[in-house]
Amino acid sequence: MMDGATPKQQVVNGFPKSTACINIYYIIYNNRKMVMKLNCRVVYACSQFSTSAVAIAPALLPHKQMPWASSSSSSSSCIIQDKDLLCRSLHPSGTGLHVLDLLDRGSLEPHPTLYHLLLKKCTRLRKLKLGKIVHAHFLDSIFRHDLVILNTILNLYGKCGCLDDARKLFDEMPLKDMVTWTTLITAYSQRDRPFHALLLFPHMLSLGFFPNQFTLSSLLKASAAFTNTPHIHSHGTQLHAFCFKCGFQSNVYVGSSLLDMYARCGCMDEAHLVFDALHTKNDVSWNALIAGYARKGQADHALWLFWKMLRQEFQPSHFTFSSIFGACASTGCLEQGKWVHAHVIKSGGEIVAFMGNTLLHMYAKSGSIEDAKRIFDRLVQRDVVSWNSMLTAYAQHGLGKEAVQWFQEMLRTGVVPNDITFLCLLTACSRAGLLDQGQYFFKLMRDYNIEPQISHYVTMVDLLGRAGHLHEAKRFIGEMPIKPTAAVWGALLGACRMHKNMELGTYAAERVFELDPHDSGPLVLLSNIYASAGRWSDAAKVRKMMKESGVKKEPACSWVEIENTLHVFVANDDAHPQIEEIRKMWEEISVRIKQIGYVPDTSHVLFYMDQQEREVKLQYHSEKLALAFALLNAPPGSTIRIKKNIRVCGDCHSAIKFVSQVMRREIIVRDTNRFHHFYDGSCSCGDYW
DNA sequence: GTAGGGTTAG
Repeated sequence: MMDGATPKQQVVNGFPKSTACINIYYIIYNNRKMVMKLNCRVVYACSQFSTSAVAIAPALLPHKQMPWASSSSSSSSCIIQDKDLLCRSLHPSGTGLHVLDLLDRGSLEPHPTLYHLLLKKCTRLRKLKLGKIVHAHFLDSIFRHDLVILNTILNLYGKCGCLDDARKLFDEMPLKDMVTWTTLITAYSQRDRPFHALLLFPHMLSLGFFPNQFTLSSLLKASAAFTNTPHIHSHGTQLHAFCFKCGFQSNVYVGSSLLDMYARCGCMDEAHLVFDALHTKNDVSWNALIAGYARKGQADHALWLFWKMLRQEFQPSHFTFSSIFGACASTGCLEQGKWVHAHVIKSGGEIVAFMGNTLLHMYAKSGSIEDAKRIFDRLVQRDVVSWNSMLTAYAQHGLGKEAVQWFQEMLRTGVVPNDITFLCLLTACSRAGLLDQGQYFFKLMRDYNIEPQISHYVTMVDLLGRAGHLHEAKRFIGEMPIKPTAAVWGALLGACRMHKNMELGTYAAERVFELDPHDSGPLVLLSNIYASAGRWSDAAKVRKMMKESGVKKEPACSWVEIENTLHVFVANDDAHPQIEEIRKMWEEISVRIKQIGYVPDTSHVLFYMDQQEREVKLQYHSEKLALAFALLNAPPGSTIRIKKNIRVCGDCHSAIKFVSQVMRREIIVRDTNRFHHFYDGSCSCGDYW
C-alpha cells in the first residue's frame, strides 16, 4: 500500500470514500505527470466505471488545485494494484472502452484476468458490441491462445444469441476442452437449436471428451424440446441411460433436467420417479415437477406438491407461483389459487412481471375480471403480456367495446402490440359481433409489420361467420395467401351450425374431414346441423361414418369447485354419490323454471327419439347436473362457477338464465369459447356466442 | 470458463 492517505481524503472531500474511489485515485497518485496528461481521460473513465467514481469526478478539479500538482515525477507507467476492483466497478451504462484505451497506452499492465473480468461483465450485461471489441483486443494480445478466455468469449456469444459467431469461434479454436464443447451445446440448447446441441454430443464423445453434469443438463434440456417426436424422445431416454451409467442421475442439476425432460413429454410417472431418486432436492427440482403437473392440467397434484414443498421448508419462488397460478387458471380452481395468492402476500413477495401475469391470467380465466384489473393496476412492471392478458379477459367475457378501448389505451401508453395482441383483439370483436372494427384491426396488423398467422385467419372466418356473412367468409378463405387448415374450415362449419346453413356446412365439414380425418369435432357439428333440421337419417349416416372410421367424440364434461374440491359431471352419468339428490333437485328446478317461461329446446338432442325422451336426455346434460349439485352444496347466495370442456348448449344456456332468476344466484359458466355470466334471467353474452 | 425450473390465443 502507498502512503496516499492524506491526498485521498482531499480528493474525495464531501463524497463517499468507497474502495472504487481509492482505486481510481491510485492511478492518479502513482504518476503525477499522467494526471496532467490524462486528467480529462481519467475523469471520464472514472465516470464510466462506478457511481462512486462519478461522485469523485467533479472533485478532480484542474490539477493545480490538487495537493500533488506542484510535484514532479518521471514515472512513465501507471500500475493498478487491484485490477479486479477496477473491472468490478464497471458501470452498466459505461462503454468500458477506456480500460482498453489504458491498456493500449501502456497505462495498465495487460493480464488475462483483466480480459476475463471484462468479458464476464459483458456477458452478464449482454453487452455484445463491447464484448466483440474486447475479443478483437484480446486476439492482439500475447494471451490470445488462453483457452479459459476463449471459452469465456464463446459463452458470451452464446448468451447473446450470436450462434453463428459462436460456431465460427468454436471451429477456429485450435485447442478445445470439455468446457468448450459444453459451452456450445448449452448455447444451442438455450437458444432454440436443440437439434444442433444433440448433434454435437456423439461428435464430442468420438473425440474422447467425457461430459460432466453441465453438459448433461444442457443435453437433457435440448432433448426435452422434442416433446411430440417419438424418434427424438428416444434421445431423452438414451441420455437417461447414459446418466444412470455414469452415476449422474441423482445429481440435483442433471436429475432436475431429467425429470423436466420427462415432464415435458407428458411422462409424469417417470418424472416423479427421478424426483424421488434425487439425493438432494432444491427449489428447481420441485419447480420442474410442479410445472410438469401444471402443464398437464393436473392442478390438484401441482397444489398438493406445492403445500408439501412448503412443509419441507423449501422456499417457493416466482417460478413456483407462476406454475401454480397457471394450473389454477387452466382448471378454474379459483379458490385454491386465492389461497396461494394470499400466501404470496403474507410472505411479503412482490407481484413481479412473470408471476404477476400468471396471477392476472388466473383471475381473468376464472371470471373475476375486476380482480384481474386490480392485479394489473398493482403490477410492479407491465409488459405486452400483461396488456394482452387483460385483453383476453375482455374477449372471453364478450366485452368487445371494452377490449377496443383497452387496446387504444395500450397504444397511448406506448406498449407495442404483438401478434397475440391482435389475436385477442380480433377474438374480442368476433365474440361481440364487432364486424367492421375486427376487419379494421386485421388490416392494422400490417402497420405494425405483423404478418397474420393461421390463427388470425381462423378468427377472421369466425368473425365473418358469426355475424352471418357465411359466403363472405368462404370467399375470404379462398383468398387467403396461406393454405387453409382444418381449423379455418372448422370456424366456417361452426358458423354454419349457428346459422343453420346445411349446404355450406356440409361443404366445410368435408374440407375439415379431408385435412384432419381424426378430429371428431367437424363430424359432431355436421351431425348437429342435420339433427337440428330434423334430418335424422343424414345425422345417423354421419354418426355411422364416425363409428366406422374410429373417430371418437370427446365426452362432454362439466366441473364445479366446492370447498376446494373439484367435482366432475358427464352427461347422463350416474357415478356421483349424490346423483339421486342431484336429479331430484333438477326436476324441482325444472318445474319452477317452466312456470316462468322455460321451454326445452329439443333440437339440441342429436338422436332420433320422441319428444318426451328427448326432454329427458336434455335434463341430464353435464352442466345441468353440475348446477344442481352446486345449488345443493355451495354456500347460500354464493356465486356458482362451472367449467365445461365444450361449448355450452343452447338449451342449457336458456335453462341457466331462468335458474339465475328463480334461485336469485349469479352463475358463471366458462366454456371453451368464453364466459357466460348469468344473473337475474339474462346472460352477459346477450345470447350471442 | 460451462448447467436445470415460470406468462398471454385457440
